[in-house]
Amino acid sequence: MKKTENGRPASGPGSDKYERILDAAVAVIAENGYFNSPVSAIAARAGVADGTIYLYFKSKDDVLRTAIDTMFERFHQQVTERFETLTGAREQLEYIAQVHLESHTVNRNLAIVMQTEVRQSARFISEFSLHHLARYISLVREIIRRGQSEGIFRQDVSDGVVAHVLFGAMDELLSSALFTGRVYDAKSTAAQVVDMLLNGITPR
Amino acid sequence: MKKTENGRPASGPGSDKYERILDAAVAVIAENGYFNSPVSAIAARAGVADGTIYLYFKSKDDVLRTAIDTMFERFHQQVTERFETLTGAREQLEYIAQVHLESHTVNRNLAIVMQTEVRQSARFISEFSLHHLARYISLVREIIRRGQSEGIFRQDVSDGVVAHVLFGAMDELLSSALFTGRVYDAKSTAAQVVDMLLNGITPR
Amino acid sequence: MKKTENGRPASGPGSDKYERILDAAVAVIAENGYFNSPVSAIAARAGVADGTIYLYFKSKDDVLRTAIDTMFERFHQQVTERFETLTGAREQLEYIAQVHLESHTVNRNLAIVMQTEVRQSARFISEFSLHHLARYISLVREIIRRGQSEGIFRQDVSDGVVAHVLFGAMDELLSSALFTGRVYDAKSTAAQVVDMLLNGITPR
Amino acid sequence: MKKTENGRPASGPGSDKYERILDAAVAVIAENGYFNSPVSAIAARAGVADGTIYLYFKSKDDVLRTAIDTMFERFHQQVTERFETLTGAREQLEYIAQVHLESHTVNRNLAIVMQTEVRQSARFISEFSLHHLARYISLVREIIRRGQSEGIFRQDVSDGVVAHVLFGAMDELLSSALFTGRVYDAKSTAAQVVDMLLNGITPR
DNA sequence: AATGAATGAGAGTTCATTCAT
DNA sequence: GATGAATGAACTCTCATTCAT
Repeated sequence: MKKTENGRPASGPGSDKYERILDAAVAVIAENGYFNSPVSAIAARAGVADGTIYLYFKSKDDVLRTAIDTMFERFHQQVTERFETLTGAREQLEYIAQVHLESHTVNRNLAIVMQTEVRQSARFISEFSLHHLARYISLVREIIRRGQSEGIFRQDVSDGVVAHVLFGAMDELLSSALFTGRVYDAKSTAAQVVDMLLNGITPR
Repeated sequence: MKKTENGRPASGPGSDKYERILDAAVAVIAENGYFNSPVSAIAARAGVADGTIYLYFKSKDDVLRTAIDTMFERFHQQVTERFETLTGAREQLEYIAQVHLESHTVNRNLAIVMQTEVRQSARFISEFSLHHLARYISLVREIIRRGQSEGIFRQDVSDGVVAHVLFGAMDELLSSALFTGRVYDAKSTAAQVVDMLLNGITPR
Repeated sequence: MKKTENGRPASGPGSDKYERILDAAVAVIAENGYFNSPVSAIAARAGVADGTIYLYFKSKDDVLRTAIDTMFERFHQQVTERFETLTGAREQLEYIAQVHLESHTVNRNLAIVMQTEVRQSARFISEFSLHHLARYISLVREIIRRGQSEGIFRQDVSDGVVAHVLFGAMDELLSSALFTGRVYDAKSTAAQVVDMLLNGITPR
Repeated sequence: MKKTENGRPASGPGSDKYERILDAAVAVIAENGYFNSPVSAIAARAGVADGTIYLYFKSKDDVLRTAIDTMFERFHQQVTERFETLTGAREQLEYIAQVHLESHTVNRNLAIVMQTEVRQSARFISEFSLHHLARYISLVREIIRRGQSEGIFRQDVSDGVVAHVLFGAMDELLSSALFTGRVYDAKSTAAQVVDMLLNGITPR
């Protein structure tokens, strides 16, 4: 394979145009939706010719799939890395929630695309995103089970239900922020929700 | 104007073809997604000619919009009717959660369409679904605020956050059931989640 | 054939609906053009059902053809009747010109339809209008030839050219009045143009 | 941007396909009329794919509009250029009339399209052709007024009426030639009509 | 590697006409 | 005679993808 001076492949991940196409696709799709985003619009935003897209990606689908894949991969990597030093169950839940909410700020366009296209993608582009969601859910379930075995969480709740509740709650908060323009502080909101989950909203 | 036996006009809501088209659209879109569902496929499934769709609906968009509108309308009506006799805050939350989860069983195709198309719709077809979501959230917020003023809920949590957490949690549980085939008992799962929300998962 | 009380056929020329459909067609086509005028729009304007049109006419084309035919027929009849008592060549030319210009006022919609659809019709609906135009031209040519044999018109001009010149001139004046809103007095303008044709615009 | 040998851009006016599409459109529309000429028929005649039309023109309308615009533009340019050296009022009128009649020979299909579609276009596609007609009329009116001020034309005739009479006469002669197959010599017919207009058909 | 002109299948929608009532 | 719901062929236009340059 041909290499550039810095040793990276000229046309694989990490090349200039590859990244520009991904960014352009995310931006255009965030604005107009996948099916209202012609390849030509993505190419124009990336500053390349239409045909060039097909040197870097197999198809239009492939561009979107790659963008979403990358996002999930980064999320998972960021979280597992942090977990090497952050080991408390409550702290881990808070951290996951916080990173989830922060995607709003980190890359707003990508966050929008995740909200609007992932479930579609899950069913029509491929089932790849179910896999990613499953991994997120697994992560949380493990924490819950660990907490239960350590006696800091109730034994009579389903780890699966708790995991879905946490994911669903965070995703809806994110979604509502993206679409209504409401802003929040990711860290404190994450803490607030985790507290709710752990302690309930009934006064003691 | 021609009337059917029950006195309703032959076209328009309630007519045979009108309902068949709506059902066909929901089924086809649930299977393939809105943008991968040609009008011709919907017509074929409904057993009518392509052009007939346009006697009952203004456009392809209009078919989907009507289906979703109707679903939300029924949800809201069912809940508010029940609230006339079911007045406890906890019981109301449980009822909303239960109805939400039951949509799985009531009309599975429509539930799938809601999961896959509503957020898309919210942004690209119109803003009508944001309106519907907002009404759901409002309903829950009012219950929370009432509970707070009655002293049965903590004062230090945001009613908005609680409402989004409940909605997100239920929607994610529904979604996961629809896409992974997991089954649950709507009533007991609803109770379990509401209990979690009210009492937390930390042992006392 | 079924007859109405006054002895006219219920659905032939002269029946109420027959006339209403013709009028409606002319009005709608004047407004939107033949190809932008659905049969349903004509039916609505006439206050009948779409299908009813086909009880009175063979096709959409047939409606327009009939309207135009009738107009030409009336023109020809009006002119030939008047010629029984109006016999001078100059006077006859003035009369033809005047009637031509007056169509603006008599039935403005029909005049518009003649201007916009007749040449189209001539080629695409049928060649019937060429026939009508030919009859108009013949009428004028005969007058010219008579004038020439009587020695009141120059012998060295082609009767055909004169006839087309007169028709073209009147039709363009009519057209310009219809489309730009310019108004004129039909009688005096007709006289002015015929004078120009007979005496030229060069001072003596 | 890619350039052809003559330095013009590959697409846009002057490119091979652009001209072929225009010619094909004019030919097909001359034969069948605008509304009976599917884009696919134009594409087939031009030897390109249907979609290719839309690389060169915004819409089907745009193709026709461009063809007509170009024709009018050429007419106007040809006439005004010649007027730099041809200054007599009678000679100018004769020249205009001659060029008008010659369109028959120069591009018969385009002449047919002008006859059949321009008035339609004037009302339904846009008002652009009224503008072109107005320019023609203006040109003639100026000549007439100049002739009047020079004393070679009568003062008591309306320059507007004369202009419309000349235009209408020429257009009708052209039209009749196109649709009946009659042939004439453009130059001598033009001279004959202008003579008629200037001197009348009454013997002195 | 990069281009962008060209393709053509397929989309949503309209509407002249028919026919059961 | 009158209706108008239903049909389905035909329309204009879009766009993912290819390939000669």
